[in-house]
Amino acid sequence: MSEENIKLLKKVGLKITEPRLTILALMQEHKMEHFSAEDVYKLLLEKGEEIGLATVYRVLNQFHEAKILTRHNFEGNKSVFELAPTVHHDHIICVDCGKVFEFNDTVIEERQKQISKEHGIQLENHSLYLYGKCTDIEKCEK
Amino acid sequence: MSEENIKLLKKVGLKITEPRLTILALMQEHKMEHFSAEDVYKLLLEKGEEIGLATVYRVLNQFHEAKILTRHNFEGNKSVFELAPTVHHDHIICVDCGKVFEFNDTVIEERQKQISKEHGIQLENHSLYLYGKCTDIEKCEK
DNA sequence: ATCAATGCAAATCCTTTGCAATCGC
DNA sequence: GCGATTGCAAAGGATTTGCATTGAT
Repeated sequence: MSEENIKLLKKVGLKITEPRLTILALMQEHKMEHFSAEDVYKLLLEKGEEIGLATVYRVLNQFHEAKILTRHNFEGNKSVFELAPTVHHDHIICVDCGKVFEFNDTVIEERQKQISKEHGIQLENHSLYLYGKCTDIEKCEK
Repeated sequence: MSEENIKLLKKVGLKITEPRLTILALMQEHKMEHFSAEDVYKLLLEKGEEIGLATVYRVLNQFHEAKILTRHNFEGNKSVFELAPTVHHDHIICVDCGKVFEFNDTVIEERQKQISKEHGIQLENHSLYLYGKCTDIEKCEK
């Protein structure tokens, strides 16, 4: 696994360093979860890893450039990252507690293609975010 | 027109003040354009208006709360605002020529509500952008 | 008169950068 | 060894907030 990651880093032209391997592994352990730079930094601290916050920012940006990670700008003013999904999905975000759900709806995907076609556009890509509030207030801590 | 805006502010429960009226008028003059707080501040300065940047931020947030304005969080670290469209629409953008089409699809809108519900979220808002390329290359100037 | 709104500066939050020390190749 | 990477602290940009002043009703 670490071998795989070393290959991956080489492939995208980044040197093999301990911070990069550690952060990459962390993101892989938490596939489908979304972390801010601060989140990653704290998780590393908890694990006893000594990696500076500035380095976390630098590595996340490099991984994003290399398309290893996807960057999202949800409502609010900070970026969150997730391991680039192999299968496409969209997001639902609670604007109160920040919880994120993922979904993939074939009906919507199909309509998007259809609508694009009607407007003379060959659809290549899209971004869809649904924002709302948890209906179960118990489970929604601000 | 100013009469209209006074009514509008009253309706949403905001007191009639000169900064609010000025900013509201500014946004109306530039329907369909999006401005950051800084943009608005500078435009006001150019017009010789004496409104503090902090007030611009406060007013934009209040207008957003009141749904007079729509807030977008594009890539980058700042919010931009535009006069809330009277009729909701989403966007299709040609990544080559930058052309923008608007559409509103009830099938997609319905599915969004449904999907949110299934995840325990009361949908309040969404952002949907379709990116592609003009199929008619003639009409697509880079 | 009263309570909200404003302006300014200071504070905060998120992120980037300068620079010397350290590490990978 | 040399250039890239890191850590730390300082700088930066966007946005918010505290507080005294001004303004709206």
